[in-house]
Amino acid sequence: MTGDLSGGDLSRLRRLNALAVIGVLRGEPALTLTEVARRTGLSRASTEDVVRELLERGWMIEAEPTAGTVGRPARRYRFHADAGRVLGVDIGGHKILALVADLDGAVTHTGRVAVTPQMGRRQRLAAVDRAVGAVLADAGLEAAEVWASGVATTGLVDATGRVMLSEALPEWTGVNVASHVGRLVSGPVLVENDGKLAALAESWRGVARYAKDVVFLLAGLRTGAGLIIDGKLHRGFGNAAGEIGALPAARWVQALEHLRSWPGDDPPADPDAAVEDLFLAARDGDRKAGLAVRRYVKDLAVGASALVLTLDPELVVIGGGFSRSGDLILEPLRRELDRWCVRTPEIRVSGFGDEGVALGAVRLALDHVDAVLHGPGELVDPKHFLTVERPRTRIEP
Amino acid sequence: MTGDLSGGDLSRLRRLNALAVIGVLRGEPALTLTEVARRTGLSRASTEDVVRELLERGWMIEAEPTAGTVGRPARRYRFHADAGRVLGVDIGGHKILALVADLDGAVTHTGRVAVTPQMGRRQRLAAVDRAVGAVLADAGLEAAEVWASGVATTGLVDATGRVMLSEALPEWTGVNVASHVGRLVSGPVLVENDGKLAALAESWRGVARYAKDVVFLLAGLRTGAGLIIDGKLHRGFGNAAGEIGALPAARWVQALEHLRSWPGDDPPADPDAAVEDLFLAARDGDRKAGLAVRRYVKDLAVGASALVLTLDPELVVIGGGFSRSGDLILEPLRRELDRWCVRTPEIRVSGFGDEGVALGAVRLALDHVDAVLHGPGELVDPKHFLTVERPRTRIEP
DNA sequence: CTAATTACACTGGAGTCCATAATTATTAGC
DNA sequence: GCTAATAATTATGGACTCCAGTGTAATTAG
Repeated sequence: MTGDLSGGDLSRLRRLNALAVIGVLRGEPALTLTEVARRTGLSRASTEDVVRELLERGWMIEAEPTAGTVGRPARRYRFHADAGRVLGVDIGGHKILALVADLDGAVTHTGRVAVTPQMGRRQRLAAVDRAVGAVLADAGLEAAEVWASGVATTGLVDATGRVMLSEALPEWTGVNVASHVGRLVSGPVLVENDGKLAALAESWRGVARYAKDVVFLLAGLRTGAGLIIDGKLHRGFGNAAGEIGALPAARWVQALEHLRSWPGDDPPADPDAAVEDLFLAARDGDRKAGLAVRRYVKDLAVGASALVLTLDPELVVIGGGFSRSGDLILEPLRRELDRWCVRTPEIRVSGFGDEGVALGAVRLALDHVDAVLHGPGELVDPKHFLTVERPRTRIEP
Repeated sequence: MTGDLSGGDLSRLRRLNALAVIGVLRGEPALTLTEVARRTGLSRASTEDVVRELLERGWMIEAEPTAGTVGRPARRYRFHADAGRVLGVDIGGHKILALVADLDGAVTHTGRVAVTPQMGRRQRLAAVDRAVGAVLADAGLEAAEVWASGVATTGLVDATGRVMLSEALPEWTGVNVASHVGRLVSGPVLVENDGKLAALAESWRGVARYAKDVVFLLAGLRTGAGLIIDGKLHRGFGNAAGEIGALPAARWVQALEHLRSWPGDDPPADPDAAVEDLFLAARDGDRKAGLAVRRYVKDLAVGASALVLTLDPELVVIGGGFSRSGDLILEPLRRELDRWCVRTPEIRVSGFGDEGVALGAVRLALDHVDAVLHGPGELVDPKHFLTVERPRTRIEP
């Protein structure tokens, strides 16, 4: 029914309490023992015992005590976020963005390499190597010091980290992203669709922080979605959740057509710039551009309504390239959802710019760390993460 | 991140182990101490201690030892499923079905009262009273002995147990089902949409037992859906998940039109019987009937595809009144889903007949019992459930 | 009737948590 | 500077829970 059925030892209780202490300290600045005891509900004596063990294992460190308060100054402790690092990579059509973050998820270093949608897979993978290499060098990290890596890519991804199908980048289909990135760093490499990871980022530290059920719309030259259900990323049985765009009745393919007819009837050389122009013109009051945007939103809203009616989320987040013009999309989208939906959820625009996907990749890597930490067995030491063997992927040249 | 952050006492460990023992015994016939120890992972000594406590509290009872094996005969224990009873009620268009079940979910008594869709709310509520009264009398239960009740109804239900909107039964809109049933029994009354509860039943003990993500289609004179996500019933923020039928592009309204034109163009007196005839004729090879069924499935599949593409479930279950003709629907539905879906899930037909919804209502009541059992605080005694005050609903005549 | 088998019951030891009291370090006020 | 007040730390003892090991009880096989 609920939780795990297996019974427990006294050591299990200790481990539970140790994880409770870690959970309380994570993301916090530095807390006194008394404060930790209060927040965990443990007695001071037990808290002290647990904290001593966590200090010895290297999960916590002592911080400078703060002076100025009456009474004996308390020692302060904080989570040792620097005990390990994770990597998050966004492999996009226009850029490769690689982030290094500590165990609190604070991004410490950034590496960015520009690419184009036209590049072949060889070139794109080389750009990935450069971005990851640069950010690791910048952070002064050896490959073996990375505890886990999350990678975002367009298209459907299978369980082994291979791209099964990418419509946006045809040459990309079939690439085993996990094994490629796995040659650059140690630790497990977790690959996931970019829309899903952008959704994860919003629910982690974006505008969807407070919501348990979220529909994230990746609105750009490619339309996608990511779903947060009950606070967790929903992947689906075949990792294909949110692919409503495949249904013609959802009108997402038509939606983009309205934007492509700008400025004239000829296909423009650079579609991204053309759409950028279109949104700018619409904001300036150009009638034809405004009409195109409204038509786009009208079609986008059909698929979005299908997602919303299916899940009845608390919140819809607009992300992706067009989120820069989110103000133009927000109101018409709300009106259209009002037309179709039983209950129209709140709608917000992402504030992450083009870094949301990479942040989601960081979160994916941290999720793995947390899963090991909260997984079965004994409480692991930080050094455990340095000796984890690579997941079941094989390196293929 | 994961689980509850609050730390724990030694008593928490004991409680965890007690719940582990209960979890192992639940639904099992009768186990020896050694067997329980093996399954929980606890030592024999501790298991004995825990079992003694559970016996004293009344959560377990001793069963007859079985002879015939070599060695000292082991005492056998089983979960005391008779310690309490729950009620499950399905308020449908054509019947009121009330079930009494024990804590293992085994249905012990059944009460059924026929109604018609045309009945007013007064009559329908009176029928509910009769069905519930009959099944309680049959089971020899006082109203105060019911630990919890689950009630299924058509339409959208709000958090207080009121029907916000019922399209199938217009007169039903606005009825506070929870407070009405609450006058018949003690304990909390939990009201939920019938499609959602039918889905719950399938995932509990139906054809969807093994699947974590399930789309349940309530295919009948009304079309609805229930979603199981990550093994749990997904309700949505406003309890309106699965209402894809509201979207015209999903074509569920049109779908039913194809079935209504039978046998002629005149609207028949009894739509249910007419559709029954239609399916029978289709099975007998009537061309016009077969065409109508195919058209129905074709439209049904559009909305179903939206659900499937959104969630990427492992399984689709066909339930509702038409599931009796599931064999006629299964294959064409699979073909249509193949057309639209990225990955077509397995499709199965419900085997519950018209009792699935009521079973789901039983499960809803049991979920409440389990939630209290696994909830915060001390391990409760069975008698705790007899003194639970009614939830925040008020009785209104 | 005896040996083998299996379950039960008892004991002592270890680990964990908690409440309480004694000790220590700092600030505030005079 | 000295003392009181404040709040953290350290130390002590008790209670609870789990476990391993040992001896006892009840049954079957031969």
